[in-house]
Amino acid sequence: MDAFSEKLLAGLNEPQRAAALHRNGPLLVLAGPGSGKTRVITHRAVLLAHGGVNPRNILAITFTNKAASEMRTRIESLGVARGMWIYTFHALGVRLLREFAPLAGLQPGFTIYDDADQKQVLADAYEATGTRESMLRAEVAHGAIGDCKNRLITPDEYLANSDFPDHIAIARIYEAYEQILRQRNAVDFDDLLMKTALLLRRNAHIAEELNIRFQYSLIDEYQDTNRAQYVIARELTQHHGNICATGDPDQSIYAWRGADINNILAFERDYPDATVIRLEQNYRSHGRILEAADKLIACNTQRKPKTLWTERDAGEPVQVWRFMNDRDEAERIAATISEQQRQGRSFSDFAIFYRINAISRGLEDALRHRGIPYQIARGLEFYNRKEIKDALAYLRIIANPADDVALLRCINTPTRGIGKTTLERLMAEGANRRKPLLDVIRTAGAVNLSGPAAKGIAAFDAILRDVEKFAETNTIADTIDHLLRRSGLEVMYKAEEESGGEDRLANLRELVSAATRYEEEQIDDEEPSLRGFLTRVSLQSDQDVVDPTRGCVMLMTLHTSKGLEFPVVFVAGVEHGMLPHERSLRSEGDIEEERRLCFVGMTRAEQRLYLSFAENRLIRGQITPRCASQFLKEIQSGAGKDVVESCDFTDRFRSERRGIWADQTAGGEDDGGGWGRAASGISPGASRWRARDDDPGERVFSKDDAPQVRGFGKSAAPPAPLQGAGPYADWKAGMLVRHKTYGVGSIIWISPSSGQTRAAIKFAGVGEKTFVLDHAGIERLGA
DNA sequence: TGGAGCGTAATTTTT
DNA sequence: TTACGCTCCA
Repeated sequence: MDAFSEKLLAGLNEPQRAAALHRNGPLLVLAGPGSGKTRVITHRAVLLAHGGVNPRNILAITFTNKAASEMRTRIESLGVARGMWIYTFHALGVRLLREFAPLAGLQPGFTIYDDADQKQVLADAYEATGTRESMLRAEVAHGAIGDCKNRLITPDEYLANSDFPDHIAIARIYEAYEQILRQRNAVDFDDLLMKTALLLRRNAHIAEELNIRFQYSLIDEYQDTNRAQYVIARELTQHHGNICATGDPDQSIYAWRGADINNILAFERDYPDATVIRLEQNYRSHGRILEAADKLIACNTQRKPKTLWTERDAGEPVQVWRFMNDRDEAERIAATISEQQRQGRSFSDFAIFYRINAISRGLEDALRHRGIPYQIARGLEFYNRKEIKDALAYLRIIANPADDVALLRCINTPTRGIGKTTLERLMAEGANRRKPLLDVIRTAGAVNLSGPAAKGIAAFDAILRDVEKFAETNTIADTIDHLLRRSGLEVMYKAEEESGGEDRLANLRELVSAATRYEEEQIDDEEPSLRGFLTRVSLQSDQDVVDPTRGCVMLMTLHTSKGLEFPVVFVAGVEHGMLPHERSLRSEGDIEEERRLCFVGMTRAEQRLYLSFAENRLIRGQITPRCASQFLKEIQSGAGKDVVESCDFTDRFRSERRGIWADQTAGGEDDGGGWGRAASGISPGASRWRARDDDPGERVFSKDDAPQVRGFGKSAAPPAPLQGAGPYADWKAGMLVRHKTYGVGSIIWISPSSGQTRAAIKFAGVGEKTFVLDHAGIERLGA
C-alpha cells in the first residue's frame, strides 16, 4: 500500500478500514450511532479516486442537502478533485428528469411544487372531479397520493385495484391531480422520485448508460429509502453491482413517510454476494449512555443485532427525572443548564429534544425566564415565508409560463384590483380553452372584464414582461432586486413594516443574497440560471442554513436530532402517549419505530443524558395526567444498576411516594384490574411509575365525580365507553347520532371531562372522530 | 376586498 | 391553547 493510503487509513479501526478499502461488489455498512460512518464513506470515495477511478464515475446519494454538502467538503479537503456526483435523491431526480425529460413525459423546464402548491393542485382536482371535502378529506387524498407515488403506483393501477367507494374517489382525484400537474408542466416532490424510478425501469438503455456513467454508487442512510428510492438505487447499480449502502436499521424513523426498513434488512437477499461490515465501536457517547440506549433498542424485534461498545469512560449515570408537571420539568432543565453553564460549559453544549413541537413552548418560557439563549431548529422556515413565496411566484411564472399556481399567488399581490370574480372568470376561460392562465391573460380581450380588473391585469402583464426582459441581461440577484421594486412588493412590505409588521424586507434582501451565493458558488457543472436557482430553492430547506449556532441551547424534535450530537442532551416528555406517541400505540411495528426514535435521541448525547417525564402536562389547554413511558422501564430493567439514576422531583417530603419510586426497578406487574388502566391504555410497566390509588394527590376527578378520562383522544387508546354528563347523561356508546358534515355515525365512547362531554364517533367511510358535544352540533338518533 | 367569527382538529417532515 | 380555513358581512 502506498504512503497516501496508509496515511489516510491510519486513524481508522479494523472494520472501518475494511469498509474503506472495499472496492468491487455490493457492500453493506451497518453503522451504529457515532461509529464514524461518514469518515468511512468519504475515505472510501477518496481511495477509489486515488486508485484510478475518475471522480466523475462515482455517485454518492444522501437524503439531505446538508449531508451532501458535508460530504463534498470533506472529500475535497482530502484532496479529491471536483467532479464526483454528490446529490440528494431528489436533486439527482431533477438532474435525470431534466436530462431525459421527454422520456419521462415532461418538458425540461418543469417547476417543482412544494406542499402548499400541491394543496392548491389538490383543490383544483377536487373541483375538476366534482368531489366535495365532506366526501373525502383532502389530507386523506393527499396522503394516499403520496403513498402511491412512494410505492410507484400509477392512477390507472390504483383504480384497477380499488373497490371501496373511497378508493375510487381517491383514484379519480389522483388522476385529475396528475393531469393538472402535466398541464402546468409541474411535478411534486414525490414525482422527483417516482418519475425517476419509472424512467429507469422503463428505459433499460438509460439505466444501462447510467451504470456506465456511475461505476460506483454509494447510498447513505439506506434504512430510510422508500420503494421509489430503492428502485432508483437498484437500477443505477444493477449492471456492475458496485453499490455501497450505509445505514442503521435502528435509526429508521421515517416509515410514516414511506421509508421501508426492509430495504436495509433484506440487503443481503437482494445482493447475495454482499459483503457486510458492522461498525459497532462508538466514539461519541460515554459508556453508560451507550449501554442504556443499547438496552432500549434491544427490545425491538425488527432489527439486525448489533453490539455497541465504546472505549470511553462509563461517565455519569443516565438521569431519569420525574416531575409533578411540565412546568417543573422545564424549570429544572433550565436550572440545570444554567448551573452547568456557570461551571464552564457553553450554552451550545446543550440540546433539548421532544417528540412533538407543542412541547417547546413551556421549555422556551423557562429558558427565556433565566435569560438562556436558545434556538429552535425548524426546517423550512425561510422559504415558507409569505414574502419569499410572493417574490418567488413572480420568478416561477417567468421560468414556467404554465405555472398557474404561481400566477394566482402573485397576480394580485400587491393588490391591483383583481378580485375573486375576475380570477374565476379567467380560470373558467383557461379550463375551457385548456390553456395556462398567462395565455388567457395575454389574450384578455376574449374575456369580458370590468375596467379596474382589466387595468390591473395589464399592469401585471407589463411587470412580467419587464422583469423577463431585465432577466435576459442581468444576474439573478439583480433581477430579484428589480422585481421587488417593479412589482410594488417592496413598497407594500415597507408600508407594512412601518405600521408595525415584521421585517419582511430584510428577508427579501436575504433572498437576493441567496441568489448571489447561488451564482457564485456554482457546484454543478450547469450554468447558473433562473431555473437552476428555483430548483435549488425548492429542494433546500433552511435546516442547511441555520446550522448549530454558537452560544445557543438547541431545541428540536427527536426527528430533527438525527445525525447531530451534543455534550449534554435532555429528552423531555418521555411519557406514555408522547413517546411512544399515542398515534403509534395501535401496532407493535409503530411502537418499535418510536423506540428507535428514542434511541436516536439518546445516542446524540456525548457526556450527559437526562430523560424526564411529568405526572401532569398541559396539553391543548387541558391538564392531562400522564405516566412514564414504558421505554424508561425497558432501559432500567435491562441496564446495570449504576447505569441509570432516578430522581423524583414530584414531592420531596412524602416518603411513601419516594418508596414507590425507589421500588420501581423491582419486578412485579401491577395488577391493574381497574378501569383506569384499561381505559387509558397505560402499559403495565408504565403503571408502576404512577402513584398508588390511595395517594391523594394523584387521582383526578371531574365535577360529577366520574373518573376523568386520560386525555388520549381518538382511536389510539380508546377510553372506556362511559356515559355522558349533564344534557348527555343518557347518551351511551353504541348510540347512533348525526353530524352535519360526516353524517350518521355511532358512538364509540363518551365521557365527561372537565365539565365538557366528549365523544368519539365512528362514521362510515370517514373513520373515528372525537368531538366536544357542546360545540359539535351532533344530534341524537336513538339506540 | 378584507376581516371577524366560528368550527374543527391537533406527531414526526430528510425533499 | 392555538392555529387555520371557511363563511358571512361591512
